[in-house]
Amino acid sequence: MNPVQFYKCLSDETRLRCLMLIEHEGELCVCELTEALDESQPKISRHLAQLRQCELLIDRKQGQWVYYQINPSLPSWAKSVLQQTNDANQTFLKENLANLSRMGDRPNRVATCC
Amino acid sequence: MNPVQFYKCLSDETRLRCLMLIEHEGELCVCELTEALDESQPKISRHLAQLRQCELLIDRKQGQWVYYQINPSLPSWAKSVLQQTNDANQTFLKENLANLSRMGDRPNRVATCC
DNA sequence: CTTGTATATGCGAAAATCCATATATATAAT
DNA sequence: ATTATATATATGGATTTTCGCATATACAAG
Repeated sequence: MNPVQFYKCLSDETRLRCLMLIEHEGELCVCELTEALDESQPKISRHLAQLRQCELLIDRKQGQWVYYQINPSLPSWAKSVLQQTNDANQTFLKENLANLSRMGDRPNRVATCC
Repeated sequence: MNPVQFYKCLSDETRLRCLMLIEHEGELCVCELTEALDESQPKISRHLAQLRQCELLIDRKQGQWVYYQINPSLPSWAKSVLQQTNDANQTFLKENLANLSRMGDRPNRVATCC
């Protein structure tokens, strides 16, 4: 993982909020992020695609939803950076988390295995 | 320290290398960074100015030289991110450190106090 | 098969970023 | 004072990034 490329991914507000929310929640789908950030679906989708292409995120499809999570095989320094950023900046996410919890009809997750 | 602004600072190769070299060496002046990165003086100077304006770096003037160091009053999560990035990516700096040590006539530092 | 929901992508415009070059300022040395 | 070195900044242009909008794809439900 090239550190420049890594930080380019974190340098856009939409992408950083998505990453932090996913870090916080473990897993989120596009429509949940769209609601949490109050941004257009194509905008969110495009940024997620970029994060996936750079291998910061992985996705899994479940029915009509696509869930994104932090790539577990990220180098540990990168995982640690994401964690610390998240831990120390909860107020940054305040409104996004409120939007998320206020969201009705969140998709029901099915256990990944078994 | 807004995390987006912080990561914007790290998202440019020249700026990231400067930050990491300064983190590694404790303090460096513009001409040392120019040599280490093998880039033009105005280019280095401008990026340093940006890092100073965002308060990631502080500078001190000593004679004709201007020395830059990591701002000690950065929030601890930000300091920690810089440290970890540096610790885990030494090969990224290999050539820059070689250029630096190969540099003849590096300015003599005078102790900041006493 | 048709409709509705979720997600992805193509494309041109707008905005932001980055750079090379020239030049200004400040200090040091002679 | 003149010259040399170190650093900063102004300017215009090139490149990159981001976005809005339209549209395509995929799946689910009826």
